[in-house]
Amino acid sequence: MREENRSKRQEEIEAAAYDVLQAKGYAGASMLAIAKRARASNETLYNWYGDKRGLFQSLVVRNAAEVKRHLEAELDTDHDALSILSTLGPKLFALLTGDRAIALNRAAAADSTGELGATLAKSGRAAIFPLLARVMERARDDGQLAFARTEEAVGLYLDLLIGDLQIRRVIGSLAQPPAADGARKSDQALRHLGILLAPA
Amino acid sequence: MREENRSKRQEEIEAAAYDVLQAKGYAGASMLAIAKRARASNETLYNWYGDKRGLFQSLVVRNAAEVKRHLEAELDTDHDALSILSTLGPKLFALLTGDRAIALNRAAAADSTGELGATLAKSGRAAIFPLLARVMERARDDGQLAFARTEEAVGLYLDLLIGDLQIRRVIGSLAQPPAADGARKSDQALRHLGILLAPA
DNA sequence: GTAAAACCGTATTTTATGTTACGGCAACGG
DNA sequence: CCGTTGCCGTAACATAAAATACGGTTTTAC
Repeated sequence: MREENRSKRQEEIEAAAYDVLQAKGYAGASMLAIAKRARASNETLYNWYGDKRGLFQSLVVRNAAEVKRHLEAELDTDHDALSILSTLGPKLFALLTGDRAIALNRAAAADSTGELGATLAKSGRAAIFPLLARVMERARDDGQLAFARTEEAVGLYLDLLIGDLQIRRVIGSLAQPPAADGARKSDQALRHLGILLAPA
Repeated sequence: MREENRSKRQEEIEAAAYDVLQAKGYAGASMLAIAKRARASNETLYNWYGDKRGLFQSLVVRNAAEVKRHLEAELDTDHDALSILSTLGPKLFALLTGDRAIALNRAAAADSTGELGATLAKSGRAAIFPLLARVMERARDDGQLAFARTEEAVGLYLDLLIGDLQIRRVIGSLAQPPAADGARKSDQALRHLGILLAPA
């Protein structure tokens, strides 16, 4: 299969995996069901991904890379830090509470070996943390915010923006929030951050 | 079996269920393994709880009731609202990020039917929300805090106190935080809350 | 004290799925 | 144009666990 076709085929298979995962959960997402939905054979799935966890790890890695790409696009503007945050916030909100991210978190929760969770943490939170750290430090350099430890500032921002939304989504007690919610939460988080980390 | 013995036996069985759940995850927690660990027969498990989900739903409900009981004990003092929060915070932190609560959240995430998650949300968050609402409103009545919508004040407090700790615990990327962390987080949350909701 | 009910321990049935195997078809390279 | 390779679709195998059944024993009720 030519490279472009194969890449396209992988996307279709992984899209099918998301569909089945969201419908049936990790344990209920059988390889056969995924293969049938993608009109692929399970032999192909095993050849390409090794085993079930390999397939979902691939989802995790690819999704994290996409999230990171989205955010980096925002970061490379020369806007001031808080402006960046105001456009970054809603996007981050949507990415972290969206169906795909939640499905992956659910899968990681169900994987008893913890490997999926480790991958998710490493390529997810640990990957976007430095990006946010850069923004925070730029804000400090410009006198927009004041804080001693960058890590705490980033953590505070994430708490204010996302809070417990992910866990509530993961246990299925909350539907995907509309974009308006993300915009509102982002504004509120930014406002609160400005108050709590106000320069002297 | 006499009532007291039966109640004791249920506790033993449910303790065994926690053990196996924490060791093997929801999918890996077989009814037989739980029965053997409790030196019970699976027939008894099925007779008492109906099926696997019933057993874990029982865990959820009982755990939630215990959490609520702990909190209510604090609430019925005549301390001022913020003092209540300062003793309630660390306890709430420990209960929500403790091994048991996390194991239950993990089970709810793995249950594809969503029933466990619904029960967990209903008897968990929805149950403690009104308790916190009472504290918040008392704080407002006493002029310690100022806010328009109680719900938002409670949500803000929970975001500041817990944030994304639960989801990080659920995917296995974080160990149970020590009590000192809870105390620190509680102090910080209270301080931040006081700033953000400062009376005019 | 005894009969019935409840429970234990284990075997069994049933069902589901991860994984492998294979015949047939299409695409690709020379 | 043809052989090889890769993929599809389905079948088959192995395993594991949910749920049921049952003989033997303990507990309960009267």
